[in-house]
Amino acid sequence: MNDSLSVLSFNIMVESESLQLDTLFNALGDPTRRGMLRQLAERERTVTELAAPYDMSLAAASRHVKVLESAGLIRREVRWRTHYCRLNAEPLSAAQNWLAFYQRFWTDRLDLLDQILREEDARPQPPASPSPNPKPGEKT
Amino acid sequence: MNDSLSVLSFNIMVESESLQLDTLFNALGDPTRRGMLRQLAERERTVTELAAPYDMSLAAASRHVKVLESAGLIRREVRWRTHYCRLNAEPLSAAQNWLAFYQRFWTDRLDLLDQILREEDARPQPPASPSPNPKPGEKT
DNA sequence: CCATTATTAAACAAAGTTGTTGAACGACAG
DNA sequence: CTGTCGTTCAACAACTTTGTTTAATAATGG
Repeated sequence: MNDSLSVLSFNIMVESESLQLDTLFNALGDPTRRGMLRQLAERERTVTELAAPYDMSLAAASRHVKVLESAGLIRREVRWRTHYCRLNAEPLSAAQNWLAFYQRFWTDRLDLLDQILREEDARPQPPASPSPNPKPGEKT
Repeated sequence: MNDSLSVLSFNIMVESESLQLDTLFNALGDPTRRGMLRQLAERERTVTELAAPYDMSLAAASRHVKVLESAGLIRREVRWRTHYCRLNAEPLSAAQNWLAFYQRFWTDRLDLLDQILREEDARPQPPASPSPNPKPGEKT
């Protein structure tokens, strides 16, 4: 009866997932921002530290940081003037998940993960494989 | 003696790798284009077929196809008027590689791939782990 | 010869991105 | 009081992206 409702909320879920991938991939599509993530992988950094390697104004770098923050990739702790940024890599798992679906298509790489997927395919319950028959226009 | 040369060519290599990630991630940062890749995962499609699910002009969709092609994700075979597009997922491995470096940071997901990586870490030869100490400003 | 076909090209508008500079903020040291 | 500090904000320019519409293309079928 409220099937239409559950379809609706499913679509909303799917849409927001898609939106998350949009912001995520767009955040990653810039070398400055990827460089900042690299720095943060090493340790916590202030905005000024993050900006230091780049030949641009602090204001510009600050906006890159904000883009990363909007994508959920940076957590910021403000201790008076100074903003301390930490990496939050968890949103990257969405990108990883998205990519996992396509992993089967570059089969010339028979390495680590690929082998695993093959093993899993041979078993009764493939654990988290995406739906096999995506209609065009749904789920990005 | 030609150290500066090799450093130069190394930087060129790194830069072009970075550029590839730029175009790749930007291509993925759009729901229409991700949807097209999904269609192509199922089978080869013409541009018209790829465009069909979307509420936009064919010209607009055609440009999305071109973006995917520029990122190397689509191979196009022109058999008279009709352009047949096939998925070429291989460039996605660059994204996968990039993400792999950060996988250790969302350790709360102890699923498939994560477990594998742990097992491999316990062995003598970790097969393809990224360099442990990236200096800021290098290698994006 | 003319229309149909699948697709790109060209010209345009609206919107978004990325950089710049200059100003503001508000505790703390002088 | 007055600077100084790390940072964001606002206003602006240059460029890119994404959509639109209209036209070009060139073999094939009538």
